[in-house]
Amino acid sequence: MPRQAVKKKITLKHIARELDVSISTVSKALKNSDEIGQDTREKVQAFARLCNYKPNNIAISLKNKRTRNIGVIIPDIVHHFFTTVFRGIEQYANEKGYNVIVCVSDERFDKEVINMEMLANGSIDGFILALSAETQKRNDFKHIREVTEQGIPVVLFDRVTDEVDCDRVLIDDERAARDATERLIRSGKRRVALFTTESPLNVSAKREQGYRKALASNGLAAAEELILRLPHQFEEESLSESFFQNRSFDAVLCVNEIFAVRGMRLAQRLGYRIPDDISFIGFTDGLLSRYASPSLTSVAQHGEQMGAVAAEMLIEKIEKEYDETDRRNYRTVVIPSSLIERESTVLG
Amino acid sequence: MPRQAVKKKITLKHIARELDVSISTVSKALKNSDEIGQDTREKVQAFARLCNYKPNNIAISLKNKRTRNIGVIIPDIVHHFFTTVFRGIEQYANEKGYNVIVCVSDERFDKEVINMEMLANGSIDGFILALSAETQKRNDFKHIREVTEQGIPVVLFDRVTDEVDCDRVLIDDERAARDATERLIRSGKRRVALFTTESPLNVSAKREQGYRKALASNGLAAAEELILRLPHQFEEESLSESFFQNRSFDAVLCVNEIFAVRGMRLAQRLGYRIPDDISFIGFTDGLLSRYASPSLTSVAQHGEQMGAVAAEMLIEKIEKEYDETDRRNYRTVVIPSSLIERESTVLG
DNA sequence: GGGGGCTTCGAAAACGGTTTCGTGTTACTA
DNA sequence: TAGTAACACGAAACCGTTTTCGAAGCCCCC
Repeated sequence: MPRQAVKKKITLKHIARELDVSISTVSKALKNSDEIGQDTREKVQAFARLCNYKPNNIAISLKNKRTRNIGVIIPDIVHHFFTTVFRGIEQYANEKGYNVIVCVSDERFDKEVINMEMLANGSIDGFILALSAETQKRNDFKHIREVTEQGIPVVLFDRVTDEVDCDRVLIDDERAARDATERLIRSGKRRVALFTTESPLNVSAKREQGYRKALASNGLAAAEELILRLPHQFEEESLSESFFQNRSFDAVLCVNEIFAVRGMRLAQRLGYRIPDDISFIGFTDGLLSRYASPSLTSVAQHGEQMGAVAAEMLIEKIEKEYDETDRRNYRTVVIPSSLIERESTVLG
Repeated sequence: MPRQAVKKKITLKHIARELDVSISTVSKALKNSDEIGQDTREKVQAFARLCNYKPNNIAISLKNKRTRNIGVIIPDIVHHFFTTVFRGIEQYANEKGYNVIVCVSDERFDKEVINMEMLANGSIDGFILALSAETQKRNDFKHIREVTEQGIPVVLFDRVTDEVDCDRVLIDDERAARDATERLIRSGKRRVALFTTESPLNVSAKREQGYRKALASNGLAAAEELILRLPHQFEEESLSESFFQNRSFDAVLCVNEIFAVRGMRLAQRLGYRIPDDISFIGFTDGLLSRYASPSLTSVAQHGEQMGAVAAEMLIEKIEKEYDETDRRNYRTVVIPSSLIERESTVLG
């Protein structure tokens, strides 16, 4: 049985041999260099088109020391916000002719380090990353510094640190939380609870601060018993009925939409009316916020825009390769967040 | 101001020059080749470790004609099922020392083609992809054939075609829909509606078939007016109250969880009790299914497993590079789906 | 002392491009 | 007629590896 042979990729060498010219001539002809005669140029280009020649990316990368690849490292991929950011990155990068290599750190320090080391050895021109939870806890960023010291530009987003020389793009979590809390207060709520994460990521900590400031600046005392710290994948019991029954509160700010939706479910089961008895506001304006019942008022983090901005900053740095001083001019961009008002809050 | 110079990446050449040996000696010493004397080996290795030498991936790729990169092309990244599959791919690939390059086709044929062409020119060793909606509509797969004919292995998942020589991994959508429908019927429902997509993807079509077969084999006639075809991002009006009020049905099978959750919201608003008056079953067991109220009985597609299997099949093909006959032995793996029973259905 | 074998290393080609520089040919000019 | 400039092209270096093959040096043995 005559197996169909694989069409091997054709190279400059093949074309050169076939047309009886040198490799350099082919290369230049394909770039329309005026070093090459008009007729030769046309002959080469025609033949190249005929056999569908495409230059080998790897060879070009090796020669140019540029891959046109961007490395993206995120803590989790099954996660609405991160995928949204990723979409923004991917779209902008694609427009500019870059591909995106993604690695998932799984919230682990070692995976973050390994992935960065792998990619840093020539595979990418720059990094966009959100720190893993473990990295934030350890406060250890030497793997990132190692990369920047090699001259590889880095953009941090959302989960950032300022202990590294790089660009940053994030939302003002404290302010977003403050605004959301004040929104609740303005609508007449007086006892606002907070559902936050057990292990304090930077992000949650800032949201808590914003929450506290809003209370303070409205003359309300922050009641510690109204702050509930939940594990990431909590059992139904963690958020127990007793929390609702032993405390009185009329609104809840949640640091993510899952906490909010689960809170609303339980509240409704216990007979509370939303938003009249208890209002809810969450962070991360994802599918859950949109389709929960009642739908959830939520802080939109505009991940797509964030990703696009991150990609833009990174690519600018990459392409400013030779302007050392410009390359060291680091910026921090704050993406304005906005509150998407839905059914889980009463009109202010 | 003395700017800190970038530490340039060191290469074999640097080490060779520094230690006054040849490049080949360094290369071999680092691989512990017994061609090199014990003392030289140790000297080289020590020095390499000292200056933290890491080989350049690009150069190795060029030499070996293997990148250890896998190209993944999916229609959308902000999508629970696809990210789940992606996680499976990424985990397995990482274990095997591969990186993953993702491109998003955005459900468009041209982006799918462009992305594949870009990556096929040396950037990757193989593809894993789910066809874009447009590609499925056009039934045009020459871009994929072109790739396979070059000897680049391809694994199709979920949105597949059998017009291309490649491996496939998918769930039995027809059977899953049939089982789900029968589950509704066994629980006493007699008039089962179907919420499906307007533009019939392969996947939706198969689910519809399964739905029809279940009805038929239970002696129930499929009522065309109980099949509602919705646009992807439909307005609230498309799924109008009139659909509920002008037809009588006691259960709904939905081809995705969004349709299901939105259906449930409307039904509840109209005073129907779920699951007693109307039961719901959806596809894609994501966050919405878990956290909707009532929570949604849903067909789990086990995306992570699907991704892992796809990656396994692909990497096997990649690494069987020289066994031509084995490489052409294409398989189709069906991942069993399962029904996750929750509150939106009554016990059978 | 010459042949054979082993150890240890280096030169060079190769991967597939880009780019610098040199060279041969032609034609124009003084 | 000789000098020179423009034109068209090729040789070769280079990017950073791997790998083949040859060679030098040494020891041993007959």
